[in-house]
Amino acid sequence: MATKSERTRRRIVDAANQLFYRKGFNRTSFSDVVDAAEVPRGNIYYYFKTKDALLRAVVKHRLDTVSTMLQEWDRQIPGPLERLERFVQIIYDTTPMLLRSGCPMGSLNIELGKDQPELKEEAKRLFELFERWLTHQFAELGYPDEARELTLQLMARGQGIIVIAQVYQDPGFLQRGAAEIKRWLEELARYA
Amino acid sequence: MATKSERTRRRIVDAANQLFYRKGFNRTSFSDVVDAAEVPRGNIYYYFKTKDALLRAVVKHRLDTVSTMLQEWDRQIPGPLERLERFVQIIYDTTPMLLRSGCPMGSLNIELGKDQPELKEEAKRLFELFERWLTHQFAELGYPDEARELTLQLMARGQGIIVIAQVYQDPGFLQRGAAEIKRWLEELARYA
DNA sequence: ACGCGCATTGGACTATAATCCAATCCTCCC
DNA sequence: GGGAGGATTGGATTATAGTCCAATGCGCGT
Repeated sequence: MATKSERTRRRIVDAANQLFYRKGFNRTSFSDVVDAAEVPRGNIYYYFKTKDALLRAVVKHRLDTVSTMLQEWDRQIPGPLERLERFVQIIYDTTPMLLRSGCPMGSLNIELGKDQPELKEEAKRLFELFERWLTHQFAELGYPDEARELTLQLMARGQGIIVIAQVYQDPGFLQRGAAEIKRWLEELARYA
Repeated sequence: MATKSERTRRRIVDAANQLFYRKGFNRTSFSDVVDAAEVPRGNIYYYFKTKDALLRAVVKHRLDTVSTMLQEWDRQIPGPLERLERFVQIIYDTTPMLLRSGCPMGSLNIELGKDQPELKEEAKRLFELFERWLTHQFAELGYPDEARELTLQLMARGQGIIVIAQVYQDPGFLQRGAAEIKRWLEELARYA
């Protein structure tokens, strides 16, 4: 089992992960994090000397989580169409969170993209992880040449409906949008 | 001509407007604003007692600007299809800005939507202004019943391609996406 | 059981940001 | 041209955030 130190570190990263998503990176303070993680004020600096370091740890944690999830999908879901649909399914599974705080990847990239280029590069890696996986699925589906473009289109559709649904607090629009994306994927599969 | 006081106020709002877009609302300080506006430290508080008040003034300013622009389009552009295409044209006209700082409306709503609900409601009004105008155009185009839904779809498409283009710093994707939206609009017009 | 060293603790310190204010300076109306 | 009130000024004040640190605690290998 994990040592106490490992568990402390993990509690900090988990708390920061949630707060960065719910409040945004820049509006989250170290005080917020230590309060949520229930570690004393100074302890966090033993693990993360700067807020940047904490952000990097959070991104790494998210990358690990997503990576595991994608491997799981590869293991459990046989066909590329079904895998792509499983990706879209996230929208249904997390609708309330998406309405409250937007896309965890998208909103982070947008926030950091404004004027924190080093951190934004870090956050971009989340998109790149999905990008590689999705591109692989589109290639398998029968579109090896257009796979990257189709991936960007799929991600753009997802980001778009999430933004609008969040602005208008409209779960219906989000889910109609997701259904529309699934139809598009099935069409692509049909005419592959 | 405008009084000196009016001009000072305007310089402050203009500076804040730019900074909120380029750096985000929460990362912009009063110091940033007074520096950019070239007014002395304390002066800004004569006009805006809080940062919230400044944000509200900036939103109002943007609403005025957009409102004037839309009236101008109504005056100069006769058909609904051409007006909708003029809307999409913004993407071409402002590509570098969009790549650098994202959509001024979208990124602001995403930032404030996380945990500043009162300010987010304010920012939402920008979407509502475009929404009303776009809905009117779609109705004129021959889709009175689906007009609102088509408007949300159009805005979602725009937001989506801007987010992805910003993440990947890819002007080509942004412009291909805009072209695709125009094709979609023309298709709608054809089968109206 | 012992003690080495990782881990913990809370408060101090510094920087930055938001806000206020008292003194002063116009501007423009009588 | 004089004064009343709006506008300007820069520094003071307070709050919040980020960072550091010296003293202490305690888990774990021997």
